[in-house]
Amino acid sequence: MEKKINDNAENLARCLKAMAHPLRLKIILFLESKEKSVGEIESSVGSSQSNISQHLGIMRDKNILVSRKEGNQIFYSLKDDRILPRLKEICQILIQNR
Amino acid sequence: MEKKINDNAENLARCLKAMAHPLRLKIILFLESKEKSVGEIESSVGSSQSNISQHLGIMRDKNILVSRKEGNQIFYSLKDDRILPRLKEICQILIQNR
DNA sequence: TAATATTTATTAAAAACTTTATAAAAAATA
DNA sequence: TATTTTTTATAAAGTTTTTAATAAATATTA
Repeated sequence: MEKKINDNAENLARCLKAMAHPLRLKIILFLESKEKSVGEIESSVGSSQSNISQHLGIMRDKNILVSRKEGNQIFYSLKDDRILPRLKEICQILIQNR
Repeated sequence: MEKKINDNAENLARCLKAMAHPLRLKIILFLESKEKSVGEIESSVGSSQSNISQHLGIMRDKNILVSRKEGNQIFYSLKDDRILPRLKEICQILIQNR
């Protein structure tokens, strides 16, 4: 009971942390409309390939993104469309409250 | 245009980061129902007074919490009731997707 | 096999976190 | 009223965690 609140907090913190990073959010926003290859993400976001690959890995691990391999390249997309709108809502609420 | 996406990402990251911490989420969950004094938060969450005070300060700065002084003590509460439900939704979506 | 894409490992720098010590304000009490 | 206690905040120091950058390794595919 008490445990459950703690577990929830831990879990939620892990998930949020996976998104609470400027570069990772840029990627999420870039993927809003449709899936993109790592190369496309790289040019859009402007960081090294290796760095981006690491951030993609973090978000894949946390079930925020999924990847799909097609021939030579890998396409990433948002695993669930419902998350980004909620993030945006939260952001807007916080901005309103400023 | 390009700038705007970056700004959004930066902003959103700052907001999320202010909540993406186990202790801070525990505090948010503890405040769900009603305002609490720092002392109450301290016993509920289980960390040092100073540490909690600092986390409270972070969330106050980011407009997630508001404080109210009454005599000797300070009461904290959620600044906006709409945020926690959305956090919970995000959490549930991520858990479903596991 | 050559070219491209991705992952892994390493390391230095930056940021976040915790702890300890101190201060300030209000309340209680001698 | 002066002193002590309670409550909260702040500052500084030390620790831990993240991050970025680079290089090296591993795959994939044309």
